[in-house]
Amino acid sequence: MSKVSEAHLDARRRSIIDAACRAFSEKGVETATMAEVAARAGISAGAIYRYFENKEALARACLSESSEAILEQWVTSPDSSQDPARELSNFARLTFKLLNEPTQRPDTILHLERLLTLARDEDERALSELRDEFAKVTFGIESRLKLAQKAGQLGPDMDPHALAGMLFSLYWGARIAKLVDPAADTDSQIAAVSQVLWGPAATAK
Amino acid sequence: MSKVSEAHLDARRRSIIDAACRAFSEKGVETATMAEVAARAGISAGAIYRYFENKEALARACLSESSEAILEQWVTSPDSSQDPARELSNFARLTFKLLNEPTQRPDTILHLERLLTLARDEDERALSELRDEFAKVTFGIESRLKLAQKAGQLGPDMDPHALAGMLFSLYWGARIAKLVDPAADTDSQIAAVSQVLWGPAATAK
Amino acid sequence: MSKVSEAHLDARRRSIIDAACRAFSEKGVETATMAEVAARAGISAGAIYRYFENKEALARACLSESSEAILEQWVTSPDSSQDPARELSNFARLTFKLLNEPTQRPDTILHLERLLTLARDEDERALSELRDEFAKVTFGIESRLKLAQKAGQLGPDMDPHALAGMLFSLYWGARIAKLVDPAADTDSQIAAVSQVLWGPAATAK
Amino acid sequence: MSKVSEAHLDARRRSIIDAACRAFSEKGVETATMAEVAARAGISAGAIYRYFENKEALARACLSESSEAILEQWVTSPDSSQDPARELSNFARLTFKLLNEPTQRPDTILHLERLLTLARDEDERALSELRDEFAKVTFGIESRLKLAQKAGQLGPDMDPHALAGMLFSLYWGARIAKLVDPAADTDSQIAAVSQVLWGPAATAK
DNA sequence: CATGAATGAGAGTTCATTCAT
DNA sequence: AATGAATGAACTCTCATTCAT
Repeated sequence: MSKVSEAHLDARRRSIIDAACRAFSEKGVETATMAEVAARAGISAGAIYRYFENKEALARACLSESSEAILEQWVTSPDSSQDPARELSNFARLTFKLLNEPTQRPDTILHLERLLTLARDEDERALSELRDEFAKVTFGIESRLKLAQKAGQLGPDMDPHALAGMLFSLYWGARIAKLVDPAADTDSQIAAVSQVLWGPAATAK
Repeated sequence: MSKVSEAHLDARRRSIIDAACRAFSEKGVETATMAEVAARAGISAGAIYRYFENKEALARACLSESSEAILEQWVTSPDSSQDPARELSNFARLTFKLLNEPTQRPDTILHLERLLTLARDEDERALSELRDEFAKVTFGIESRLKLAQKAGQLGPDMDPHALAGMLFSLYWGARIAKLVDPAADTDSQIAAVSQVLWGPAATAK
Repeated sequence: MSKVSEAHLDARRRSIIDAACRAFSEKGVETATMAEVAARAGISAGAIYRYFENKEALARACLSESSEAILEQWVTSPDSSQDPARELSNFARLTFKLLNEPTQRPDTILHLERLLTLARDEDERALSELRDEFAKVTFGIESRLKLAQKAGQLGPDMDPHALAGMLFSLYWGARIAKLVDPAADTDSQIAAVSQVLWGPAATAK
Repeated sequence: MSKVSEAHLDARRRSIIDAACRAFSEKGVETATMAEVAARAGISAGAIYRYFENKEALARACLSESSEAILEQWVTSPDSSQDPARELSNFARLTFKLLNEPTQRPDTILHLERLLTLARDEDERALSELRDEFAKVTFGIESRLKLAQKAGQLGPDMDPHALAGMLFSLYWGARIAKLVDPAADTDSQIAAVSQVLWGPAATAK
């Protein structure tokens, strides 16, 4: 067993990742310096290299970190006891409401940078992981839409898969809109969609 | 009088932009080097500076070409002689159809990187320019929605402004979806929205 | 606690300054390169930037050492217990004697280059600092001249301020003379002035 | 005989030198660019190379240009019919008066840069030329001082050679003083010396 | 184990100089 | 003979990474 407890090492590793996430999201991976990350983590620049092989590895650790708790709810199986349309529009409303949190901004930035990196490198392995993540969420939406369709709340000629993809795209578009204009009212965007889909009833609080 | 024709100079400028677009979207503006751009353009690094003040100016020149053109149609005033709903859904369909072009991929990458840079630097001046651009497009959509509303094609209790913002967000979200999965069917996403908004009729080709 | 002693750091800083002084005075600040300075100091070019923000700061650090010290004596308040004329002519003689030191040559070059740079850039801030430095010295001379005047050693119709300025100009002119001709006898120049001012008596060793 | 008259070529050569002198004195030889000189001369950058081998040659042509008409008077043999002391102090007064001309500033800058260049390169050939120039002027002063001494206007124990060197140094020191502070009153500096040397009488206008 | 001074490989950019037109 | 586009060799400065302490 080592002198320094493993827990301590893990904690330090965490604090480095945290510092890096902050630095990277504020300045970008390329622009932020290792010295800066070290300063934020309260250690020396050299020490980082005990925990991460190099900057790229740190960036990877940082970017793959940010999976979204927010979207977790969509992955869970739908609560069949409830009114499906209502559940859906409530979930959607809450999901969008969270976009108003100021903490979302660096998160969006980090996500986009990750996405850009993967897209540029054509890192098929990582991209397909990301696609899976996306697919899980859209599948969650789709399942709920199908329930609603079965309950007669959604026209039988509607395509739940396409609608689910559309809602997920809308979510990302809204994040971008918030980036360009933090004051953008994305709540009303999802509200408008809900109204179109379910009528005014489902949108009521 | 110049010894080298202006056309030649313009062509060279273009070839530099082309080379830069490729390099920047493949590797990112920060990572790609001027030497690399020069090599791709078949000139020396120093020569670039006759055409662009610096790297940033070159990066700016790389944007605002293709995707701008796509969105241009929305800025023009609506054709009042036409069925507004049909015009809208046609426009939307065409706009999304263009996302299938493979050239859109580097363009999306370039735009997202620019957006990230501006967001991180909190470059309020450039961000507000971007907001204005966005606003012009959403306004164009909104105007058409209002016409459709007046024509009874859209429920009177619908909010055209929110819907317009939603459609624009959807557009950007679809671009991102295409980045993660070039095979993503974003056409069906906009089709689904059209169907919800106008019914199956308007969506017909 | 630092691993490398502060003394060591100071010594390195000094060695960089020394190397820079040599390089800058031999080739000019503009012409000498940081790589050259680094090579002379026996370190890498990048290391210099731990000690000096940039080339200009290093150039500034090269000045204001030796010649400053020489002129320092004039800034101190006059020793009223002494024969003012004698004190003055002794100080003057010593000041000029130091011009014979071979180390003065690079120093003069450095100072003139700095002066040229400031004059060309019309850097009013730095120029006024320089004026202040000059003024302090001339004021020191002037004070002593006034004491001599009060003691009847200088004609009452003489202008101490003008004379002080004249002596200071003479000092700089002598430095230039030494630059053009290191064998120039500037000692006899100040001796001649002393003789004119105070008569042969005061000039005697 | 060439198509373009030799006179024309000479005129162009001159205009290049003029442009270069202005550019070099304003910005320094190192800092001023050939493009800038060309622009001032109203020709293309490439054309300069028909007249001067390279930048250094142009700088040399420019720096060796500026011999001083002002000091010419000192080189001429003294007017023996006149009161030597008066002639001297008049000459001196006029010489210093000219320092107030604003055109002197770039001239001083150019001279100092030349001097620095020579001193740094230890270009003995050019330095000795400069020494000769200096010597001619000091000899002119010295001759006049000797006449004054013979006329009993200067003490027999005075050293005319040292005094002449001192006056010449004072001249250069005054130029420098003007560089640091264009408002510096160097007229009163030479006046003070004159007064010390000849008494108040000779200083009268 | 941590430190932080030092390295060294570029990066962007500038310009003297050349040479096809 | 003149042009000015292009070159290419610097230059300053930055920073990921290493390693003696």
